[in-house]
Amino acid sequence: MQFRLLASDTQTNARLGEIVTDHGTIPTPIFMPVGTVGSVKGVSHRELEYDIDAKIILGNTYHLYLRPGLEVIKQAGGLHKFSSWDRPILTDSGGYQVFSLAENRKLTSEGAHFRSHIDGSKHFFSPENVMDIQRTIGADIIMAFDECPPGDASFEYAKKSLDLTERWLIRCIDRFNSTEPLYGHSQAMFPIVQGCVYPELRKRAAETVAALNCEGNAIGGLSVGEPAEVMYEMIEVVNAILPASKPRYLMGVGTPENILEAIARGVDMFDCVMPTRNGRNGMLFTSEGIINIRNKKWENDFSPIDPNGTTFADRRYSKAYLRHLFVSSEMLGPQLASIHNLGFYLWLVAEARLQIANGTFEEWKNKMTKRVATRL
RNA sequence: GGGGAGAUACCAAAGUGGCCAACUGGGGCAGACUGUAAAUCUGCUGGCGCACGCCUUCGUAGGUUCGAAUCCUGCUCUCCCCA
Repeated sequence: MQFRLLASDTQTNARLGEIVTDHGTIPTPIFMPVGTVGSVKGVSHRELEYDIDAKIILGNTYHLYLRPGLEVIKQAGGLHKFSSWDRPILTDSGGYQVFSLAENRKLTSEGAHFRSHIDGSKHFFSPENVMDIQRTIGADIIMAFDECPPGDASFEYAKKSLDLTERWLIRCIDRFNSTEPLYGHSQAMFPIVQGCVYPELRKRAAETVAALNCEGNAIGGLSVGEPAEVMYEMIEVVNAILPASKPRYLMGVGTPENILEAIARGVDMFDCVMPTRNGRNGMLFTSEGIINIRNKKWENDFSPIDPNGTTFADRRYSKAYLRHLFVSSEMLGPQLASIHNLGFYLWLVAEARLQIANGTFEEWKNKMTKRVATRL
């Protein structure tokens, strides 16, 4: 993997770049649709490629390890072949599941003991086997195994958690460096900066990560309950330390507004379940604002879902029709909403790139952050 | 013509003297969702104030009772069975 920094905004810390992988080049800033189990829920690969033009998608180590399991993925020749996706893939390490499945796991310095959410069976994740699993899945970019503490964690807990994450990180790197990719394409491993909402911890974590000189770096443990302003402050603290020559990935973020604010602070990569999950639940993100398509006000609105939208769904179908699909519990509704939202997110970052290249990013961003957060 | 059953809020359907402004489901209306245990979850759904409360509801008109959706009488309507 290679990162090229093509331009830096003069008024903000926004950057324009590209990540070159063996499965293709990813322009940055970029949004990466989440396909946890090897599927972006409700959206076909054809739509991801031709309508949404996703440059890279995510998979999840924890979910794929449990099902279909490593044997099937290995036999298939890796996740790219198994899922018939020839563009880049990034896998999350399962660190987030340490957080979101907290009732079903026990942490030790060795790793995390889990119970499967599927059948209750017992499993163990360590920094080493998570690296091995991600070798087997075969994503272009893989993530270090970390602990993601909740947004309201105390300083004591946050510090202890960061200690653990940093010890795990060293082991991740050792294992990653002593193993080889399995399918003939190269893999990069990104470490993750933790530290909750405590600037001194974030600073220390960023310094640790920066010194490791990995191919890219991630910021985790944000948008887990803390106010957005605090998140922005943490991004500033961390990005002042992370090397400018490496891509910066803000994990799990976020709303269109969050993404624009983070781009302005020097973040290059994003992923979030919002466009798909909220889309399935009837929430549309558009360049004019946020729509709850189930609301009665759209009942007779026969205008396109999003006249400025980039996908076939946006101009072909009306709001009234999409509302009807949701109200009728037709599966096409959540599918179209997901396609629209992902199309919008990809449009948003593409437009941000354009504005950075034109030197007009800040003005555009200030206008857009207000608009995209408006409730229509 | 004879016999039987029933009328409860938008719909369906509980409730058969006080714990009933009325279970529950549907429908409707709104909200939540940020490295996906989510095509999921939550709230509201007689009126007014919208906390406490007050007012008007259980086909309809009367009656019994301290008190009625619940008991009695008349009326209206609906459904089922037999001719």
